[in-house]
Amino acid sequence: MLRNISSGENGIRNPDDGKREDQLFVQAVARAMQVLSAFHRTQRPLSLTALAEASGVGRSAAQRVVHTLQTLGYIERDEAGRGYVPGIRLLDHTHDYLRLNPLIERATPVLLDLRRNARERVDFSLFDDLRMVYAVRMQSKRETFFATLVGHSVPTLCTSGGRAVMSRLPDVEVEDIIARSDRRPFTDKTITDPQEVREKITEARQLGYALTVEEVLVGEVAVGVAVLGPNGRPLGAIHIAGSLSEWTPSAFAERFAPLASEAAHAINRVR
Amino acid sequence: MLRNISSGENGIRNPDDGKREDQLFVQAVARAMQVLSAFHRTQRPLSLTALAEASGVGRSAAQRVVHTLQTLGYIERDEAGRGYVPGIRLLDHTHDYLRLNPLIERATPVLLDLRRNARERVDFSLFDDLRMVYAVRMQSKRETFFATLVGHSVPTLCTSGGRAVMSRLPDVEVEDIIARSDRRPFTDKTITDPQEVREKITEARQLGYALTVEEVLVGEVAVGVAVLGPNGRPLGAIHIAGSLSEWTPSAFAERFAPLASEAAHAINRVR
DNA sequence: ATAACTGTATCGCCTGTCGATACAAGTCTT
DNA sequence: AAGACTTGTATCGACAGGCGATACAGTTAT
Repeated sequence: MLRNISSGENGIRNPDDGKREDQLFVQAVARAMQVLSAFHRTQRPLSLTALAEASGVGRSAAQRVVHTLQTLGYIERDEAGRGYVPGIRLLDHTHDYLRLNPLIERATPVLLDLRRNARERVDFSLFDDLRMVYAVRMQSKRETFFATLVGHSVPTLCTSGGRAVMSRLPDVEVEDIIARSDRRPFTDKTITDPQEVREKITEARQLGYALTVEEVLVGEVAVGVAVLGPNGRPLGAIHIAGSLSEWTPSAFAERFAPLASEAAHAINRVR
Repeated sequence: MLRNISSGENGIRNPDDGKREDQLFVQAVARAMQVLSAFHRTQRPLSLTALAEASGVGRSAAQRVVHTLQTLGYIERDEAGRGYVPGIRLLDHTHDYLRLNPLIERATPVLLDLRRNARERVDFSLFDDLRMVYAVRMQSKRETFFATLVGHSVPTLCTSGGRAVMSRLPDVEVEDIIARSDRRPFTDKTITDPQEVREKITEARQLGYALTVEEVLVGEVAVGVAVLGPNGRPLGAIHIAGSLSEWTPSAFAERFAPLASEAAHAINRVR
């Protein structure tokens, strides 16, 4: 059975989990963000009460928080007035995040060039433990809607970018990621078996890039190359993704892996 | 003198202003977001104390808030360990915002087609009172870094998208926006004089699109068309922007205004 | 009609925040 | 190498303010 990656159920452990080991550490701020995070698991506007129980917070608390967040612009009423949705004010912080991330600053022009040369979908994602978060997206062709949004995240375990990142991590960390990752497959091609993943990573270490075929989306082939920080630690990855209707996996890799590697190298901070 | 639009000082009233008329309404949540908002006005990582005074909050409070936000992933230490920067967790909320905004869902595929046809920079921005916030950006050519980020905002008053939006608003609202807008010019071509702005809006009403020439960036020409909600109220705008080194303003408008209008029409909810 | 929702309002108890203050560790001067 | 700055961290008590409980008004569904 295929998992729907457009839904909140994308197999990535929810970012909220495990953050609050001790229930005693619950504060107002945490509560508020908890409420905002309730939207992660929905496809539609949420009512106040829905918001409350989705975030595991009492009605009264939710009411207070929602009211505050609303006046601040972090939550808005739905267009149709049927419920609440995240507010536009959130995009201000998005902008701050992107602006202040030196990696993204350096990556953007490189990615533009890359996309022009590659003429396929080019993405840049950031390594965040078990998931890779899309920070810059540049698509050439028509794509599904959800695939095109900044902030979308996919598991490190079974994506080209994630594998590329893991290929640059020491074994202990790789094992740690494998152990903690959700193993539910997206497609019947998704590789989640620990031993198979290890082999793919070894392969990526030899090649300098990772190749995935239909592991997340049926019909999709992708190459990923890690982008490194000053200390050699992988911070993110460049992906190029194409369609199996146009490419064989090996032809795709042969054509695009060098381009992606070159681009990644241009971003890497050498020092 | 030109204003630097890449900085936080882009002439838009800060979103924080006026939200908290009464100082008594200060709560923990508001305080936290206030601290996060301190990044709006900086170009570099902030130290704890800098964060405190930039957000007008006591050291102790900032300490508490930063600690909380950090454990939640909304604030991170800088790569170099020199200070704090916004955290990747913010992108989760970005994703939620974009996902749950029906306008963006409908706009994305249209914009992709539009960019392929236009071969110029295509943007979609949302109307948020005095400012237009870029929500989807699709550039064809190399651009400056800051111009390419989601969440970037520009004044409604002097941008093609903003003018297009205002041309669909009743006069009272237009006057209100003009009155409250910051009038500092970006370039020496920026039109901020109320009477001139009114004329430009009248023009936009007749043409069905707004044309701006070098009002924000020197050498840039842009057409904007409003996108309307079910009740006919403008919710955002499509922009196409090009370079004066390649186009005369009239040629640019003649070529792209129809494309932009067509795209906007495809997005408009008719009902 | 009734029922099941919405969002809103009020009102104490007690929790969790904030100010003050002190300290440890690191960085730039001298 | 010692001083004069930073930086982040820790503790603690007073009191603002968040939260639970509860009630109510306005919509939509049955």
